[in-house]
This record gives sequence, structure tokens and C-alpha cells, in this order.
Amino acid sequence: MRSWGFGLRASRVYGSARPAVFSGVGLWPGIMNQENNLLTQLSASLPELNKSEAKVANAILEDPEAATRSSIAVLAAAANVSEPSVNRFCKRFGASGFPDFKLRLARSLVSGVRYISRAVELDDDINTYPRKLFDNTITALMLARDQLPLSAIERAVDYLAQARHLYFLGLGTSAAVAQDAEHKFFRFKVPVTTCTDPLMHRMLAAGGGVGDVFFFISHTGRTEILVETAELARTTEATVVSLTAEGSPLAAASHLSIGLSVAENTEEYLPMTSRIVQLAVLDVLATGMTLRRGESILPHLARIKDSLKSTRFPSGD
Amino acid sequence: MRSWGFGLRASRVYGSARPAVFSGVGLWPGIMNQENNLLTQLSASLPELNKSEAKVANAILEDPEAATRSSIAVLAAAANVSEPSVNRFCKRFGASGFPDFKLRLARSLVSGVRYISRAVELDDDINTYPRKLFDNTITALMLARDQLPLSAIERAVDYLAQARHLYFLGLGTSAAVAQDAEHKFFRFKVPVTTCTDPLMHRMLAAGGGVGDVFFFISHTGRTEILVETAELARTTEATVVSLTAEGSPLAAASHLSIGLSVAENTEEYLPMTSRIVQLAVLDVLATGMTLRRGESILPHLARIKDSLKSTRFPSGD
DNA sequence: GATACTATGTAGTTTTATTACATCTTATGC
DNA sequence: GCATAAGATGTAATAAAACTACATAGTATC
Repeated sequence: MRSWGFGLRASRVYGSARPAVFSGVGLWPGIMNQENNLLTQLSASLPELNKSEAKVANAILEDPEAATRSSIAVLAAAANVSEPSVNRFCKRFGASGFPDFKLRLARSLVSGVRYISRAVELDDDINTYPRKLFDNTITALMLARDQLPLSAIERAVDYLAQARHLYFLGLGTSAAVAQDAEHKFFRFKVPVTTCTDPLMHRMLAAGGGVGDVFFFISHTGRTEILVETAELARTTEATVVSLTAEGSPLAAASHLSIGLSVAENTEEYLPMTSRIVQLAVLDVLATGMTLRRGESILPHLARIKDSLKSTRFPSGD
Repeated sequence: MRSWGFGLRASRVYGSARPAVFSGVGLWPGIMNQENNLLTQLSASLPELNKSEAKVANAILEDPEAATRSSIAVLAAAANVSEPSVNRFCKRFGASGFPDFKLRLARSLVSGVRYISRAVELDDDINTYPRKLFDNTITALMLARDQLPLSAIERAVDYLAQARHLYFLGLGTSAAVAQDAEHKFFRFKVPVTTCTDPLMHRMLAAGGGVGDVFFFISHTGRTEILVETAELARTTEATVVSLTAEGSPLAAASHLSIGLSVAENTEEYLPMTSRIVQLAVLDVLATGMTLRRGESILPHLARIKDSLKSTRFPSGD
């Protein structure tokens, strides 16, 4: 018998039934993450299933919505298996039977990420591709959330909170992320510098001193000029922090690296999910800084926010 | 007979059945808002129901979770009514029968608790606040995904695809979003201009002509200078598109508005979720444009992507 | 108080799901 | 390469659940 890949194995003590693939219980009702989403489980355990079970799984993945409305007979016919096979399939996934399984499936469909194969196809239309893209982004965020290097984040907040001058440096798509960071961190009464000129980067890095924090942002972590700038900054008294791919040259060049492992679909031509995850992490850092500063910073933040009021048309609410 | 409060009345033409209390159909399955949440409906129509139906409704409201797991017999017993009464009850609420009703109920339960945003508290620690922030972002994306104004998006893609020159204009946090958009849309061989200087905005807008598309990005849609610029652009032959709050002055000033209703937590001092949703929508637009251009654009996109290779340290994979 | 209509329940029917068991398939040891 | 055993899958019978037609009880109205 094959191993299950999650450390579960068949125990032959209690009878001849195969082990449940998953019997996960939600944290609390309504909150779903990738791990307890039925569809995700289904496609994840696809290779571990035997022939007829795989047929059922595929039939469900094909049109999960329809599956929730079908009777066991209809689904069995769609999958080309017998009704008991469907029933066994349901039990393997922790359900008490087919109706229970349908219920779980229905729940997963609501909050879950619908499409398992998420690449946009050339013949997708307006009803499919926006959803796929959102689902990809959501999935990436869920993944990142669950793999967040919390200790690195905590240390990064330490550095940021103590910084006398912040530099956010990024190129290409990451330049926009750096700009966003600037718009966030200037609120903490720290001078923030962002720029996209790599020569300027070098000069800033060369002039780094105590209290300066150079924060590098790069999806790949392999852009030569950026890595060189980071190395240059490290020869000074400044602190070098990076938000980049785990184990990349840029990460190696930094005092502290917040390692992300966002798998940007290599088939995609447009950078999508990685920068959104970066932004979310920067939100975390900025919030961490707010918490570090304590209540005293709140009036200051409020003042900054209110300063924009007079530039706006009054709103109804 | 009393009126139902939604303009529905009993029509005695087609037989003696009482009218359905609600036969709302979601845009597509999985989309729920307060109005078509079954529990909300249930308690709302409680006074309109007759005795046994009210008993059933109460039994369900008492423990909706249990109701989704019960058989019709169990629920009938719990409500002290007969099974057909439960069945009729289900049909009155638009379901095809009891199983269908349970399915809808299960979905409602998920979506009911789903849209709770969890605010960060001052005493949150590293184990709680990053997760809260990610969850809030994910929730915002799910909400946006489910309320995406698809027809507006489709029309926006039309405009963008036909544009001879694109201008992405935004201020503050939205400036970073505009910059990101520039980094995406230049790939389609269209001249793209972004800038953050409002005087420059005005001059650009004043010079708008046929084929120019001004794309305004603003969370509130109420920033005066931006709205004025949009109005100015509209006096020219250019097309004005906006990605902003539904029903805002900026939306009104535009030929086409992609209306978002991201409820940025007003207690928050840092802009967070709104810009991420904006970015995701821009991803959708860029993808829509790719699809519109068809296969022929792919080599071009690949060339642009490959152009960066030589700037990077070689990677293992 | 009779009438007509609505509401609710009973009993039977149909549909759906589950179980027990038989058959076929696949892996393994000799 | 065959025998054996374990597993996988289907068949058929059974049980459970849901639904329908119809009967009866309740209620409002004249």
C-alpha cells in the first residue's frame, strides 16, 4: 500500500476500511482556509485515490455546483461508477454519507476558491477569467498567510521602529510596492525615501549610516543591480532588510530577510499575485509598527488622515 | 390578505397555492448578500407565516446548523409539525424541496459569518494581527469578486483595447496603483502615462483627444482636484474611465465607472484593503486586454518578460 | 350556523441512500 | 508463473427519506 503523503497510514487493527483521507474540522464555522476546503482536498488527494474514487472526484471537480444538486445516482452515472462507490468516496472524505458530503461541498463552494485549475485560458470569457484571477490572488494570500515568517516580521518591525531614516528600494513592479510603502511609513514621523533610479540607489546605499534602514523589495531577489546595492549598503553601518524570495541572493545580502515563496505562475506574462502579497506583508509591518508605538501614535495617524478631508467633496455619511 | 412587502401579492389565477415568500435567485451560486441570506429572510417573514410554518421557522432559527444536518422527520418533530408542513415551508421559500432548502441554508450559514472583518486591537501580538490583516484582505477580495461589475469591466476592456494613449491618474495611495497599472499596460504597445502632479493632470486632461483614455483611480471618488480633472477631460474628445466608489462624484464625471464598494474600515488609520482590490481589478482588465488581443500578443509579452533575464543572477530552476 | 376556503395531518408512493454480499482485479509470495 | 489473499468495484436487497394525494380540522365570512 502506498503512503498517504501526510504521515497517515492504514491501520489494519480496526477493520478493513481504508483510512479517511481527511477528517478536518473547521476552526469555527464559516472560516475556511485552503486546508479545509473540500475542493482543495479533493484535488490534492486525487493521486492517492483509486480508480473509481478518482472518477468521482473528477466528476465533482468538473462541476461542483451541479454535484451539490445531484442525487447519488446522477453523480454515479456522471462519474461512470456505481452508487456505492460514490458513497464510499464520501465516507473517505470524512462525511457520514452522501447527503452530508453534499452539504460540506456546498459550504466549500461559498467561501472557497472555486477553480482548481486556475490558469486563464485564451477562450475564457468575462464570466470566468475575472473569477479565476481573483481566486488566484486569494489563494496566494491564504498560502502566504499560513507560511508567514512571523519571527522575521517581528524583527523587521524592530528595525523599522528604531529607524531614523527608511529607504524603500524596488525596481519594476516592486517600485510601485515601494511607493506604496512610502505612503504608509511616512506616517510614523520617520523620513522615508523611495526612488527607482538604480544609480541613485547606489549613492544612497553608499551613504548609509547608523539608524538607516534599507528595505529592498524584489519578487525574484535576483536582480543584479539591486543585490549589488544591498551589498553596498551592508558595507556601511546601515541595516539591510529585504522582502523577497526565500534563499535568493538578495536575501543572502541582507541582515534580515522576510522570505516569501509566492509561486508566480511562470506561464503568466503579467506579474500579478506576488506584488499583492508583498503589499499585504507591508501592511502587516506598518500595523506592527503602529502597535509598537502604542496608543500615543493614534492621534498623529488620525491627524494625517483628517488632513485630507478638506480636499474632498463632502460625503453623505 | 396582507401584502407581502415586496410588491408580491397572491394571484388566485393559477391555483390555490400561497405565493412564494421569496424566490430570489443569486447572480450565480455562491453569491450571497444580506438580502438573499436565508436566515435574514426567515426572521423577516416570520410574522407573515401561518402557525405551523412559523413553528418550522423558529425551529430552524433556534439552531440552523442542526437543521442542515437533520432529516425532514427530525426537523418536523423538533418543530412539532408534520413532515409535509416542513416540505411546504421549504417550497414557500423558493426551494424545490427539503434537501434543496437545506443546501441553501448551509450556504447562508457560511456567508452569514463570513463577512466579518476582524479589527486589530492594540493588545494583539505577532500571532494574531498578521492573520487578521490577511484575513481582512482576503475577505475584501472575496466580496469584491462576488460583486464584480462584469459588464462595466467588459466595456472598460473595450475602451482600453481601442485606446491610442492611456493615462492612469491617481493621488496618494492610488498613485502607487496607477504606477502599477503603467507597469502592466505599457506591455500592450500602447503609450502609457502616469503622473502624480495634479497640475500636470489638468494639462494632460485639457489636451485630451480622440483615442485618449483617462483612467482615474480613487478609493473615495471624492477628491476635488481629481474630479475636476475628470470633468475637464470629459470636455475633450477623450474617454474617461474610473475605478472608484460606486455613486461617487468621480464616477458621475466619467463615461464609464467600474464601481467598487470596498468598505475601508473607518476606524483604521492606514489604507489597506481598497488598493489591493483596485490592483486585482486592474489585473482583470489587463488580462481582459490580453484575451482581446488574442494569441498574437503572447510573443510580444514573452519578449518583454525575457528582456529582464540578463539583469538577473541565474537561478537554479 | 352554514359555507367556503385555508391549514394541517395521515397514509401511501416514490425517490434516494445505504448495506451486505458477490465478483472481479491486482499485488505478492513461492 | 501460478496460487492466494487483499483490495476494489458492482449488484441487488433493504432501509431511510422525501414527496404526493387526499382527508380532516380549523377559521373566517356572510
